[in-house]
Amino acid sequence: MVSRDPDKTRLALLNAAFDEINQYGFQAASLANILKETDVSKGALYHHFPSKLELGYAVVDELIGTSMQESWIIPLKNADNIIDALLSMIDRSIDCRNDENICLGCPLNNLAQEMSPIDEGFRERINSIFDLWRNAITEGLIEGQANGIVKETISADASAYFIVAAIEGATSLAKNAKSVDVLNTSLLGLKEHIQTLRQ
Amino acid sequence: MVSRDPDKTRLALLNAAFDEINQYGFQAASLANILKETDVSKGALYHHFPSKLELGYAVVDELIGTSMQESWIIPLKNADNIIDALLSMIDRSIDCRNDENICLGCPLNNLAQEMSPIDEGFRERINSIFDLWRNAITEGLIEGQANGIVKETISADASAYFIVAAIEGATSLAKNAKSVDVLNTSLLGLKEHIQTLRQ
DNA sequence: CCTTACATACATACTGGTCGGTATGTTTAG
DNA sequence: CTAAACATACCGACCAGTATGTATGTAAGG
Repeated sequence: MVSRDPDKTRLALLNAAFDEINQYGFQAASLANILKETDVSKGALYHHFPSKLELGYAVVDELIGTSMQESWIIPLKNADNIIDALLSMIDRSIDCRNDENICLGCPLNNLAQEMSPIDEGFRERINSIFDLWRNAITEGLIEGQANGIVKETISADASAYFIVAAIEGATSLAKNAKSVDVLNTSLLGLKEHIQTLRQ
Repeated sequence: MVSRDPDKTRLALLNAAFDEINQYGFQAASLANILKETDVSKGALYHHFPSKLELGYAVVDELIGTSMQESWIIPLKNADNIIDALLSMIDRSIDCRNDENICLGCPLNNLAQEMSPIDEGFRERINSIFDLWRNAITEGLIEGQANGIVKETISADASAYFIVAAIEGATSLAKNAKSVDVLNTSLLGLKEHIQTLRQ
C-alpha cells in the first residue's frame, strides 16, 4: 500500500474486516482476504492491531457500535413522540434493504450468535450495545408515559425487550429466507403491537 | 471404537457433531474434536459421511429437523385450541432453559445465521424447516378462525411470521445476555400479543 | 470369500502470528 | 541549516499448528 496515512490504513482494515466478518463470521474471517482486499501487508495489519481478536473487538466498538447509535439510538433520544419514532425507524430499516443486502442480516446479531458462547470479550461488547439500544427504548417509553403519549398500563421494560427481540428475529428470518417480503411481513405484527402502546 | 454397530456409530457421530456445531458453529466445528469425543476413527467417520458438509447436512435433517417437529410442529397439529397450544409451547420452551443451556440459543437459528449467506445447501434445508414450522402456525390460526377461536380480522400468515420472529429474537437476546430472565421478559410481550388474537 | 466397518498414516492447504529488515517521517542538538 | 538520532509505518518471508480429506491396510461377519 505504502500510503503512509495510518488513519486511512487503519480504517481500510476495519472496513474490510467488517465486510469479511459480516459474510463469513469472525472465526472464518480470513486475514489473508482482508489484506488482499485492502492491499495492506500483514506487517501493517499487525502494526495497527495486536491480534485478530483485537481487530474484531475494534470492528464491534468502532464500526458496529457507532452505526447502531446513529441508526437506532440517537434518533430515539431526539424524538418527541416515541411511538412515531419507533415506527419510522422500523420503516427505514425495511426501506434500506434490498435483495442483495437482505442476506447479510444484522451485523450485531450475527456476531452475537457466533461469538457470545465462545468469547466473553465479544459477548460483553455486544451485550452493552444491546443494552444501550434497549435502554433508549425503555426510557423513551417511560418518558412517553409521563407525557401522556404511551399507555400507563404497559411495562416499558418488557415492551422494550420485546421490540428488540422482534426486530432481530424478523431480520434473522428475512436473512435466511433471502427475502425483503419476509422482513416486511414479519414486522407488520410488530408495528401493530407498537400502535397498541399508544395512549 | 470397534463396536461394529454402524447405526450406533453413525448416531454417535451425529450427536457429537450437533454438540460441536451448536457451540462453535459449523465452520469452526472441529472433526478432530468430534472424533475424540466419540472415540471414533477418522476412517470410520469418512466411511459414514463423504464430507464435513454432508455431516452437517445430516445433523440438520436428522437431528435438528426432527427435534423441531417434535417440539414445535406436531403439538400444533394435534391441538384443538391453537392459542392455548402456542402459549403452552412458549412456556415449555422457557421452562426447559437453565443458566447452562441458555447460552446455546436455538440450534436452527444458530446455523441459519452462520451458514445461510455462504452455503445454499444449508440455507435451503434450514429454510424448509422454518417453513414447516411457520406453516403449522398459519394453518392452526386459519383453522382457529374457522372454528371461532381466532379473530377473523387478523392475517394468519403475518401473525405466524411475527410469532416465529419474536421467538427466535427472544432466544437470541437471551443467548447473548446469558439470562433466562431476558428470555422470560422478552416473551411476555409475545404472549400478550397472542392473547389478543383470541376471538 | 467378499462386502461392510473400521483403523492408521499421510497429504496438502491454509491458519494466525512472528521476525528481521526497510522506508519515511519527526525531533533534537550542534 | 544540517546531520544525527529516533519513532512510526510498513514489508514479506517464514513458522508451527491445525484443518479437511485420502490412501492403504486390517478385521469382522454373513
